[in-house]
Amino acid sequence: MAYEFGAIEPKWQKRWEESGCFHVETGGDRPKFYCLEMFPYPSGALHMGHLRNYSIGDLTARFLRMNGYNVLYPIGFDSFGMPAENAAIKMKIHPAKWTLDNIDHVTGQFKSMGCSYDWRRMVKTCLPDYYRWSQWFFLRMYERGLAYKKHAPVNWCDSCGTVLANEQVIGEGVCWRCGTPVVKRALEQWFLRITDYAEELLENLDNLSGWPERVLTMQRNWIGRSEGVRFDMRIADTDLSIEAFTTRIDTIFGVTFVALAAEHPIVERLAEMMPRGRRDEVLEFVRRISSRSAIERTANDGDKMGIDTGFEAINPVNGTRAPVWIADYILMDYGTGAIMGVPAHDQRDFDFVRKFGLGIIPVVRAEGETAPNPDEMTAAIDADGIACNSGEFDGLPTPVAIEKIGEWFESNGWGRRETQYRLRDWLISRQRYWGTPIPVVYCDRCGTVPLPESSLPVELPFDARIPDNGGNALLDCEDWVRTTCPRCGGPARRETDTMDTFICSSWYFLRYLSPACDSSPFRPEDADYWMPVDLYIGGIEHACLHLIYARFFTKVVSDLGLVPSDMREPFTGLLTQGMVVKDGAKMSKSLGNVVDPDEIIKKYGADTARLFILFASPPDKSLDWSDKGVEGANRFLNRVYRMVDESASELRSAKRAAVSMDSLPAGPGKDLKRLIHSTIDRVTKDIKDERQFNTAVARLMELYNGLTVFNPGNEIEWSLFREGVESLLLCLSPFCPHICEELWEAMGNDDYLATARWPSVDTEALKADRVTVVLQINGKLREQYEVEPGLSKEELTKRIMDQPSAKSRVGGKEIVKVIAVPDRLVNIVLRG
RNA sequence: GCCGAGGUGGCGGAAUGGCAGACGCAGCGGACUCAAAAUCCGCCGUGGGCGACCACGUGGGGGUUCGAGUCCCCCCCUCGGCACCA
Repeated sequence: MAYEFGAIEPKWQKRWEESGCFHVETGGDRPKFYCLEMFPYPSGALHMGHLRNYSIGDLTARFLRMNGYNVLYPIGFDSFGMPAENAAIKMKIHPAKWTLDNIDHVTGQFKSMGCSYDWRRMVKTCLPDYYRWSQWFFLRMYERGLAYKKHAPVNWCDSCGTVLANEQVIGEGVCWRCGTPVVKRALEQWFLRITDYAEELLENLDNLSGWPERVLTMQRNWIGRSEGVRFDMRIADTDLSIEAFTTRIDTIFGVTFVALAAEHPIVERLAEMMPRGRRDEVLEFVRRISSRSAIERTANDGDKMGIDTGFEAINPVNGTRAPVWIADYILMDYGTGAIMGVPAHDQRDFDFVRKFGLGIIPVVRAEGETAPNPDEMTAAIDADGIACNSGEFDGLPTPVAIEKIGEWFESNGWGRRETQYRLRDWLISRQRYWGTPIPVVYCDRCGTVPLPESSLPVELPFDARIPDNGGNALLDCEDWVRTTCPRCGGPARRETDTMDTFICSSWYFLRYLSPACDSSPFRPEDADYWMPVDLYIGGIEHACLHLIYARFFTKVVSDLGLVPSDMREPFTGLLTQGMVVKDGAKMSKSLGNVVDPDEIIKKYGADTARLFILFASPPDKSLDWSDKGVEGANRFLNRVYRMVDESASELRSAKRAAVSMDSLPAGPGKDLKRLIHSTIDRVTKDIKDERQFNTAVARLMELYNGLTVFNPGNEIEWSLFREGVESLLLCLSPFCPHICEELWEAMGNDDYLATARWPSVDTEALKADRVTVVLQINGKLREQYEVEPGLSKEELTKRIMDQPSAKSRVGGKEIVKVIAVPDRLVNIVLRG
């Protein structure tokens, strides 16, 4: 007989909700814990990845609540974005309706999972009472110069019809949402000055000890700090100069050419001065290079293209002239868009000169060797060495040469040392309707004018019609666009771009703290109490997206004085859950290997689904979906149910007094007592310290196995059995809350397991009264003996050596050495 | 190329330098049943032996150690990130 999860689960979901037992308030005596999950985008229904995310979160929240923490565990919806607009076009339905309907559906799914959220704190980012504060943050940033508009080459996704931030161009240069290759377009767009925080974003990573190493590495890579020298080279016979950046200023004497990015602004100036024929060639080259997408650019890996401009740059250190080329491997958006070419010590430059027949001057030699002969070089030497052909700097080791030549440049006023980052400012404009309006108007007289705080929120016009071609519906909302300038009262037009949805998700965790606050984004006293988030659970895919943006926002919020000045990081603990895979591939519609959470919950119940997900693998590894494994989890719950159900009346009447170890005779009773408490001990450590939920479940299965073979025969044994069953239910309840509540009630308890105290470990019961000690001969396992614990090395050695079986193992051979590890083993090393 | 994670039975996965394979899945055998399902009991790394046992075994090769899945060096493979980043 299978237990009636279909009746049990809704029963407890209803009771929990009605009792408000998961509501939390700021303050109190208990220690606080903020357990946060990456909130979902409501694109229809939850998938298995969500189920995993929220099973882990709910387990954590329930466990800590039972352990005496005041646990903030909220949920909400990241509800602006493209899918709503796509649905609007496809299904002729308003994005708002589509979104809000989905939110209702997904809310029902969360409830059917048994998640212990404080539902009063629900946040929906597409509602004005939320996005009003995103606009408010924008205005604060604008005041501080952190939000600005500039004309720049930006990433454009043709399919989404909008620009994208650098972080949203992924893989081989495709759109993060739709996978379309991204192209560059020169447009005027809004940016947030995240690069102002580059150094701090990088530095603070060292303090995030609760983050997985791989996420830290990914962010370090992404921010990409490098130290070098920025300097100018005059272009001979012109009044122009080229600015270059290098991390290897020690190789300055090895410059044999200079290369510019095709998009470099100086190219046009040079072109104007070129003879007609060359000008046409150069401009044609530039056109060809700059029209390529990232994919095309990386496709011809290695093979470099270039064209000589006919101009020469003058090396500031010795006045030598180097030809100025335009090369396809120079990127406009890194450094200065121009480089000094040192083929002897940079492989890319080396490849370039070999193709175009330019010179090579080695200026670094290996220690103890002479400078290489340029004609015999087959590759650039980029390793550190000793400076040569470098005038007064000859003989200096590379790091010293970098230091000295850097100082020399600064003292001569040729350039300055500086730090470069790969991180770019965050492009936040989106040419989309379904997003937060940017609170700015354009006035003929006053120019760009930020709206006053009192006019917030700038609400999205509801009656917009999404054009079938996927364009921005706001462009057609003439009544909305036309407005008056808050400064001069004259006619003005609203900004029709909306904000990147990653703005919404950059501060939602603060809104949960004070969801109803209407005088500021959140109440500072709530943030003082709850922040930072103690554990944040979500997918690794946000390592260089949301997780960088939210860190940046938090630093800005701190600088604005809304949270204490030392609160610089939002998330102290991070758990990146692994993917859910089936048949060796990530679940996806196109592969047809998707398993619908609703169907699993309907067929086996939420408790089974949660148990399987938490048991099948450690949370940060990928999870192999197995229908058979789900059945196994279900089987286990059925067994637990039967065990309690079959002896419910005896359990109810059993005395609920902890049976002490002393009162039990040696044998099954003591063994069970020990099992109960070692299980509590291990499960607690597995959840709290290791976050190894799979092994915690295994331990609980072992406890169940121990309980089923125990046959209580007297009053004490029934009390012990009750202690065991209750411990099992208490420890299992964060994994499978419904069935545990049901059985808890069946045993005659009238409190909620959800708010019960986690069982404590009887340390007396952990002490073993005998241990298995193994005998090794030359490190190989030979015999096993039962002895009392706590024997000293000497006692143990003597005891084991006296065993007849041990004596015969040794025979007459010479004993070289005996190693004894108390309570574990004796290893006898024999000669020959 | 650089950085990170990983490689353990048929499968998912366990193992503070000390009994490799916990727990589960699958499989095999048995009980119950007219039968099946469900349930319960037993077996379950490979090779050898009737057997108690023996040998081998954690991607490959070396090393440290009384003892290595675990520590060190070299190599191979898988996954993930970054990548003409100057």
